[in-house]
Amino acid sequence: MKPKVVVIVGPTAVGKTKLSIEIAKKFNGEIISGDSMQVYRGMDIGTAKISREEMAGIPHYMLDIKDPDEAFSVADFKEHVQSYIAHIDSKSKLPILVGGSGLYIQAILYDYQFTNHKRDEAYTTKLEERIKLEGIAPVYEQLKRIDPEQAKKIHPNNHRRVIRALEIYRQTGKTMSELLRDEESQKSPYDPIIIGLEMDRPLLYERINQRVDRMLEEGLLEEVHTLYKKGYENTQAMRAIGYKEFIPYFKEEYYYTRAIELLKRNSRRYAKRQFTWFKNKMKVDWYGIRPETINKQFQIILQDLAGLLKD
RNA sequence: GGCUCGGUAGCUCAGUCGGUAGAGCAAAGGACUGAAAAUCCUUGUGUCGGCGGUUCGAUUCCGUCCCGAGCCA
Repeated sequence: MKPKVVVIVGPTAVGKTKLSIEIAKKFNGEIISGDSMQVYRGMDIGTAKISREEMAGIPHYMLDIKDPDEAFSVADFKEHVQSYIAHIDSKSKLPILVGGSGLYIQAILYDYQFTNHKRDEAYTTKLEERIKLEGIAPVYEQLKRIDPEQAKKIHPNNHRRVIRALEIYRQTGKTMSELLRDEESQKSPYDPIIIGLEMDRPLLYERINQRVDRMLEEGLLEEVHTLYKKGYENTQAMRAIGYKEFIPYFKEEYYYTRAIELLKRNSRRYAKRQFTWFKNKMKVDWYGIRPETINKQFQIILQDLAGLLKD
C-alpha cells in the first residue's frame, strides 16, 4: 500500500504554514517543507520560514540544510524528501508536504526521474557566453537538430531551457524528449491528498503587502545586508524574492522605496505564477480562505481530512 | 466671482487638422522535468467628465454644467 501524504499548496501568504501545524497536531504528522528557498540558513525573515515556537514541537524537515552559497536543485530536493517520507511513514506518522514551489512538489508526487549527472555549470557558462556573442539563433538551431521535439516546446528566448536541453543530451547521449517519454508511464509512488488554499486576488495582494511591511519591521533589511556583506550577492539563494530587490539599493542604484515596491510587486507576480502551476498541473482540492473566518475554514479542512485519511 | 490650464485604461500621460483611440507602468492569462521565489511566452482592459448643439458622423468644434490645479480680485 502506498504511503499517504498530505500536501498543502497555495500562493505565498495564504496561511499554509499555520494549517500545516494544525494538521500535524491533529493527525500525528511531521512536516516537510516544499520550498526552494527555505532550505537556506540565514534566510529566515524573507522566506517567511516558520519559527521554533511556531513549530510547536512538530518535527520539520528540509529547513536550513544549505548555506546561501551552495547550489540546490529539484533533484536534490527529491532525493531528500523521498527518504524523509519513507522515514516518517515507517514510524506510522503522517507525512505533510507543505510549500509553494510547484516543480518541487510535482517532482515528488509524480516521481520525476533525474539522471545521475550533476549540473554542468562550465558547459552552461560556455553556452551563455556563446549566446552573448553570436545570439541565440545558432544554439537554438543546434537544439533543433538534436531534439526537434523539445525545441518545439521551448521558446528560443528561454535561454535557460535551451541550454538545459543541450546539456542533457551532452551528458546522457539521450535527448530530453526521449527521457521524458521513457517516463510517461510513471505513477505516483504515494497516495496524495492535495489541499490548496485560495484567496480572492485583491485580498491576497493586500495581505502580501502587509506581510512585506511586517518582514521589514522584523529586520528583513538587516538580514539581507548580512548576507550581502558575506559576499553572497551572486548566489542562487540571493535570487529569492525579498533578497534580490535590495542589492541595487545597497549599491545605490535605486532608492529604498523602489526596492520595497519591487519586492511587493514580485511577490504578487509570484503568487500568480503559483496559482497557474497548481491549478493547471495538479489535482487540488481547493479551499477559499477569508482571513476573518480562517479558523472555521481550517476546521472544515480538518474534518474533510479526517474522512479522507480513514480509508 | 473673473481668467487660464486640465479632466482619455487601475496609475502617469500621448493622440485624433471631425471617421468611436495608444504608450509606459500596474494588471490578467499561459508554459514549465537538475537555477523554479528561477526562466520564458501572450494580452489592452476605455460610455475619451455630464448634458445639449453643429455635422452624414463628435472623444476632437461650439455652448453649458460639474470636478481639480493655478493666477487675479
